[in-house]
Amino acid sequence: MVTTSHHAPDIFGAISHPARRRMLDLLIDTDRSVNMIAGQFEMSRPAVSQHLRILLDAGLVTEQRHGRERRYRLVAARLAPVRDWLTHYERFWDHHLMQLQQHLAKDNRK
Amino acid sequence: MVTTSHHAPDIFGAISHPARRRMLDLLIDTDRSVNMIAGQFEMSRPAVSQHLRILLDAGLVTEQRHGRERRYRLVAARLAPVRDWLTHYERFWDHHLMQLQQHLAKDNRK
DNA sequence: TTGACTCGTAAGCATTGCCTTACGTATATT
DNA sequence: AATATACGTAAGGCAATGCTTACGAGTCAA
Repeated sequence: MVTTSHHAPDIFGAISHPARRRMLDLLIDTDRSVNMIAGQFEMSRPAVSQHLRILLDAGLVTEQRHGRERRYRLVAARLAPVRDWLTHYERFWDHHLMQLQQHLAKDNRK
Repeated sequence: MVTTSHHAPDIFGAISHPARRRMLDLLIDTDRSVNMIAGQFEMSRPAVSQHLRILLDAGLVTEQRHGRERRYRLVAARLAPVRDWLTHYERFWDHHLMQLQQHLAKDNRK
């Protein structure tokens, strides 16, 4: 079973805490159980659970139950609002993405 | 005189509040005084000042005094930590872009 | 110099955030 | 059936956040 949340998806709030960003980072490679994640942090396991709940509410992770474990999986697409917001600022510093944009625009013209 | 802050630069925390993101957005075009910014928000002017202070502490804006005004200027380069963090997730974007490209390619074939 | 304007800061207050420990529930193991 | 494991949730403490109103300092204009 896969559970997603129906709460207010405050993406920016969710990634504002360093621990939660690290948790997302951990999930880049692979799904992980709560204990696997909690092992990387100083805080108590319930605290980790609460952080994961916030990530779940933001839709940044999904939860799937395997026996008595719950494995969390990254939903990177949910970071799109952050990326999209940043694109407003691209022209100030970015040559990379400008080049990419031009590249894609050129591709579309083909 | 240009003032920058010497406090802990919590970029992610600074952009976690919608009002502060909107303030940054307003500064994309041009520098603005506090009143110009406050005019765009429901909250009191001191509240706006406090938000600007947080942006200043994060280094996301600078402040320069012109007569009795203080004009705030965007420092977009300070968003680099956000952009850099997002790059860890780039390969997921690429995957999406590839899907998009495939989707578009399919449309073109129709 | 008097008064208006721009703005930051202080103080107070309600709400939220983040942590802890204690406990409950579901699943697996013996 | 009894116990261990994995995990969420409740409750509570305490700091941080986010707002308000009141006030004060600096600047401009009459």
